[in-house]
Amino acid sequence: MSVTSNNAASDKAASDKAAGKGPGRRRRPTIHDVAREAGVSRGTVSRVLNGGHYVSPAAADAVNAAIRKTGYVLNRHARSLITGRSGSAAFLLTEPQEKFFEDPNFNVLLRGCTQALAAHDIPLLLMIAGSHEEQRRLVRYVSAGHVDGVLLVSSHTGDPVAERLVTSGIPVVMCGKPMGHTTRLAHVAADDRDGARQMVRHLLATGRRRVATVTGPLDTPGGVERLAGYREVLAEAGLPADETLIAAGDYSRAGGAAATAELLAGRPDLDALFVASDLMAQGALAELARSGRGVPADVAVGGFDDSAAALDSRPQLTTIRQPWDRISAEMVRLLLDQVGGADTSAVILPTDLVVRDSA
Amino acid sequence: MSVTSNNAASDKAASDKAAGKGPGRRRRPTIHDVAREAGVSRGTVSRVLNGGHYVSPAAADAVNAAIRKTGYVLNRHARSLITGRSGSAAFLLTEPQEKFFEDPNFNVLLRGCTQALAAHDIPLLLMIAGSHEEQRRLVRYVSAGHVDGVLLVSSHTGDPVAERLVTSGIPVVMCGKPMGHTTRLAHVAADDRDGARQMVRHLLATGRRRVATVTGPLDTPGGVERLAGYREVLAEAGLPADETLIAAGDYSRAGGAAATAELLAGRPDLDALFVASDLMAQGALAELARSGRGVPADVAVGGFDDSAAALDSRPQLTTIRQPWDRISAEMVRLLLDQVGGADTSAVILPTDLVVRDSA
DNA sequence: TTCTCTACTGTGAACGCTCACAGATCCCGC
DNA sequence: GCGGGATCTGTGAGCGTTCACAGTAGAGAA
Repeated sequence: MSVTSNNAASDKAASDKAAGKGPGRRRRPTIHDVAREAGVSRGTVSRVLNGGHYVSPAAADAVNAAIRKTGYVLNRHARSLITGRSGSAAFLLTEPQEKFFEDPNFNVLLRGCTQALAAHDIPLLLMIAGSHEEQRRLVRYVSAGHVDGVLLVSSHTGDPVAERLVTSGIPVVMCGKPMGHTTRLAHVAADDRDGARQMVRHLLATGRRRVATVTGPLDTPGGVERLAGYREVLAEAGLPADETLIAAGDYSRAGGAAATAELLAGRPDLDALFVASDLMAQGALAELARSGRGVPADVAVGGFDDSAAALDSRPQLTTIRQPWDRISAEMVRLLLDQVGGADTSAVILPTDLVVRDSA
Repeated sequence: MSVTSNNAASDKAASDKAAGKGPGRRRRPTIHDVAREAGVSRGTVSRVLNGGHYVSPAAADAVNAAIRKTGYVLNRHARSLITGRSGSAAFLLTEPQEKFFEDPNFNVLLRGCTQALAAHDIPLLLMIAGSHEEQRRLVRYVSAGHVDGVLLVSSHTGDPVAERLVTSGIPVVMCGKPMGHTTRLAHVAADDRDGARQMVRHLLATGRRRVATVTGPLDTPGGVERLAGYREVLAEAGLPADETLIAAGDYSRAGGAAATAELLAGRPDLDALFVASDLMAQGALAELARSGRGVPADVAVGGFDDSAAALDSRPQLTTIRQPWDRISAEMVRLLLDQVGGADTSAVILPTDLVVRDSA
């Protein structure tokens, strides 16, 4: 860059550099400069920088004053070199499909994690590894200790990246319940199954009896769990879990519409529809309108997520709120715990029914 | 870890602090281990790692073989400590409002930048600084050299962060044309004005004469430029630029609907509507439908962005495509150029008219 | 007094890499 | 034969921090 050769000056100028600043930019102050300014040793400055234990109040004050005066900023590379910790975390997306990136839930999660980590002064590296080649490079990068931990977002089953990261010994926290994993994997998930139960109970409580469902992809935990909750409630109500009442979606609006069309074709008599995501529910609403059915008059519709889509829909969607802010906060907490040496653990957070106009 | 038995450790470790290695985790191989394995010096390994200039083919082969054998991975902290470069870049969002994060364009941009940088093996740090406090901390962090450059996304005028970063000497590339900045600022933008011109010309070409517009926020370059393009074309067509044909939106669906309602109230005779974003255009379509007007029969509607919303709408939106993939690629290119010592520069990329059903 | 314990401070030695420099070797033209 | 450039290689000397350790001083106990 511009001024790479300024170390020539630091040689002698270091001793009396008070006056010696020429035209160029000054060398960044180091812990040494702070120590000299404060009249203490490097060690003491370092101790202040790392929590201030075993430092006298007078020394700490002098160091802090010197830091302000010199404009000192810690060099994280030097620290990382010796501690072996990077002071950063990765947000890892192992999705071949781009669609996931456009999922509004993903945004909220990413934002939440970024800010939760920022509160600890830990920057978040965003990494996307769709292809196998990218995944290999990434596992290598992460295993090399360039980040202290990984927040993993991967909806599909048996993600090999998760396994490889865990066995390489790096702290990992996954979003959503892991499927088909042998190793123990820390994770944070919303209680999908209970959310589904709440919604289907609500639909039954409004007097509906032919409740259909549009599921999420059945290779994702959300898809499986929400369907399971649906089945449980039908069973406990003594209603038949008829396969003609179940159609698979893909979390997209178009997929929701298609699945709804399929359901209506097979079961024109259905009077309620539990759709496993708000976006799909939007598609369902469009399809129901096309078929001339009123919502909620003819068919009650329940969504899932409580995303922006729920409020944008007409009628506004009755849905299940996922506590994304708490999910991201818990993911970060679990990750930092793990970095600090704690054992892996899991957190399941409750979901809430939000009643609006569609059911 | 892998089962590479780097027994070579006995070599040196025997002399200094050998005894301590029980069954615990093995020390990561360093450049030193590679050098020993390859039968060359550290310097030669380092040269191979950094492009391989002034290295004999035989030595290079030996080094590469040794790297594979030992499973060596470069320690970036050690490199950064001496080079003063971090090998990472930041994606910086200085938005107080969360809405921006839900903008589909943002997703595409973030994704594109992440991948363009990944091709150079440069991880992207995501940083969000809404509050002043966060911005201060962030400028400090970045100025301390923890990242080599910043991709700045900030739609509003006179962002103080941009100024401070530029004056601190760190490479910055902004997305969108900077407004109200005194310092020169590298940036990449779509040709908003020309996009607006194309759309309005298209609307006129279909015979419309009372063309209204819903603008973006007028403290954003997109808002200003698209309105300017609209005005230019009306002027060149000899049509009056009536203020009753102009209403301000906020890039949200609801805002688009509200602005459209306002326009319809003042100018019930309008026969075309240029809406400065697809999301707002969706709101406009809803409002037009509510007022009983057919699209495009009664009112032709043109959007902007060519986002997923354009295809989801009914009728599908005629819109202006922003080349987001090229924008992110150019932002990364400009940033790396600047890191490499090039002067700041700007790139304006062309936009394309995409004709669908709404106009 | 003397000994020990605690609170605090300073000092070398790393951490793993790059960089400048000094040698070494080869090839070319004279 | 020689000088001189290009190519290749090895060797200290750091980069800025933390860590282990040695040391000092003061308080309390013996």
